Amino acid sequence: MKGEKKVSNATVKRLPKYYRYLSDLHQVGISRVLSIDLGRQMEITPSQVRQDFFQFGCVGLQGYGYEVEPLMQEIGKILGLAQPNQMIIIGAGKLGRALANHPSFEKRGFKIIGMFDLNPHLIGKSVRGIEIQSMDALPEFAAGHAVDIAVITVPRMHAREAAEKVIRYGIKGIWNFASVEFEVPDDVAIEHIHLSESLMSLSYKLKEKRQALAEKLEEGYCWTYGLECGLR
Amino acid sequence: MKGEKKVSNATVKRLPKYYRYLSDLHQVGISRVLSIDLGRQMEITPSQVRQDFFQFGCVGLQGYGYEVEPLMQEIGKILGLAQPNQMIIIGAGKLGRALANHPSFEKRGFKIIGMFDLNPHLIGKSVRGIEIQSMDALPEFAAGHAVDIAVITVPRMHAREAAEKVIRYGIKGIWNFASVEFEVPDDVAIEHIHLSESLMSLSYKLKEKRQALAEKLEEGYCWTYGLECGLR
DNA sequence: TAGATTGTTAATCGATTAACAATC
DNA sequence: TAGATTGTTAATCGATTAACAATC
Repeated sequence: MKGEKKVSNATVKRLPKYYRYLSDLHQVGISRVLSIDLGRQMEITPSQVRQDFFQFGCVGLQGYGYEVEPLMQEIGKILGLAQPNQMIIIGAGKLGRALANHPSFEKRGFKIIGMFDLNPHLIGKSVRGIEIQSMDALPEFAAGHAVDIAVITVPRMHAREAAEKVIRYGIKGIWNFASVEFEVPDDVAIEHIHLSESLMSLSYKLKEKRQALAEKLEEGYCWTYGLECGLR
Repeated sequence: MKGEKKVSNATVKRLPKYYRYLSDLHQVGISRVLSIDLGRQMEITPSQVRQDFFQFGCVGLQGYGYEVEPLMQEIGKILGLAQPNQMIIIGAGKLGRALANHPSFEKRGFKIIGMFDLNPHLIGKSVRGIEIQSMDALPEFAAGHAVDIAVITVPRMHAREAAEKVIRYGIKGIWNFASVEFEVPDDVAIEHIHLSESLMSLSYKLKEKRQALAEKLEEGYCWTYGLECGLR
């Protein structure tokens, strides 16, 4: 039995979002949800919701919808949230410290157990009870703790080196905030936060909205709008 | 002529990445690139690269590849990078200040022209020459400046209110770092950075890698590996 | 039971890949 | 010119939507 691995790529991409919405529902005490309502939130069709869940053997009740908690558990399990992940932060600058302070990671089972930096002014300080250590302390720390994920929040120019180090010390998950990309060995998982790409997408959307508006105006909606407002 | 709007959805999603790679090539002085090389970097087929560019009327030379700079210009134009975007940051906590310090935004034409916060301890301080102002100063500021994008880096609980404000003051672009989603009017563009979703994706990948490894071991690769290493 | 909503198959749609003629 | 790579159409593949029987 080769593990299931049946869930399609497109579905996997949606799972974190499902999980978030289900967790929101759970939090406010809603215990049942219909594919149509979940679909509305996710901005997809109810059909797609059912198709998605169908892939991992539905957890729904015909005529009744889905129980929020078991569904959430199931998705969590697929996402690997069943067992907690231990993280360290490489780079204790503003971004690194901001992430260390982020309350919602721990809630999802992502626990920060260490912070590291090159800057001697930062070493020895604490963030949320976690002491910032020298990068030199990293090998020993990695050997002594089960570190699942290294968060890379160092400046661009140091990112590659930082990544090489954490890989060398046997850490298999990298969450990269530096705007560089690097090749990693086949057994290492990496996820990039590309802020400038996100910003470019926003710029595109903004441009589209403006063009849509400009076209409307051209087509005389301006006049109609004046009319609607009682102008003439 | 209704504006072109021919570029497919899937292609648009790739444009920021193309732009980033092209800009990297440009920076190191490479002026020509082949679809096969660009494809390798993007992890897509050369066919897809050509198909993508075909959609906005190719800028390539048969037998020669693509000129980096004109191609970059063209994609930049589609993304709305041709004219600079002015941004303000709502929330001058660690994250807000980290973003204000980020050097690469300005390079792409995203300029931070103001920062706002509720916290009286922060008001009056400066980040990179930008003074942190009271939220009360926002309406006047928005009226007096052409603000394209508001970056929301306030805590979750204040995010909705912040968004409502910037929308009320006529800002049409929102870059949201708070882990809440909100409905916005039809003429407002919004882009979310969902850190915990990204983290869940990483968790999924990590789990997959581990499973793949475990399967290999089960299938006896362990033994083979020992053999390769000269063990017996 | 009757009503409702899921489970599941089939149909449609869009995106990716393949192929090759056009042309630099 | 010959060689190479794009432009562009056609074929394939995967993802989404529609539809309805199954069943709670």
